[in-house]
Amino acid sequence: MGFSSPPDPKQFQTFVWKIVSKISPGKVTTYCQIAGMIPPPGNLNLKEYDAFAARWVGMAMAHCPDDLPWQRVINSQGKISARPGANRQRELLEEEGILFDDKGRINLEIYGWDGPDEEWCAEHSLLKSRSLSRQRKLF
DNA sequence: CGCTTGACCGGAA
DNA sequence: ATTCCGGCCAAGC
Repeated sequence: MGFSSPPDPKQFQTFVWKIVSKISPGKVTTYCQIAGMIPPPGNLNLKEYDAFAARWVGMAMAHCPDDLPWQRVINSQGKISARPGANRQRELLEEEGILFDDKGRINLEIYGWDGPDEEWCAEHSLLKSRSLSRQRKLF
């Protein structure tokens, strides 16, 4: 049961980067949360989309321009994902005043980003927020 | 072309 | 609490 027609990677990447550019200083968001703001392509149902969208966000972040606050994207466990430059990512977040617990986790209740305002979302054809059907319950 | 690897997630064990 | 595993995509080599 694959995807009869995967989303246009370029368009998806553009959505991801646009959202990342709006993340507030001192806050973080997750791959999941970003995926939930992007409307699933019409040929995919929600379940199909949710199963892979977070990974697509990760792939888009691999090519993220340096002038965006890429360090503010972490995984759904509240941790920095294994990736080249992970140490630098933690440094940047600590410089923004974000605290990590002894297991390297960020408390999303405190530092989680609320997303862009609704007006901006509407202008850019994005959803304010949607919990993925596979979203993990945190804390 | 065919393989291999991967900035993920959630459920099962 | 932790580790393991299926998902079966997309990019890179």
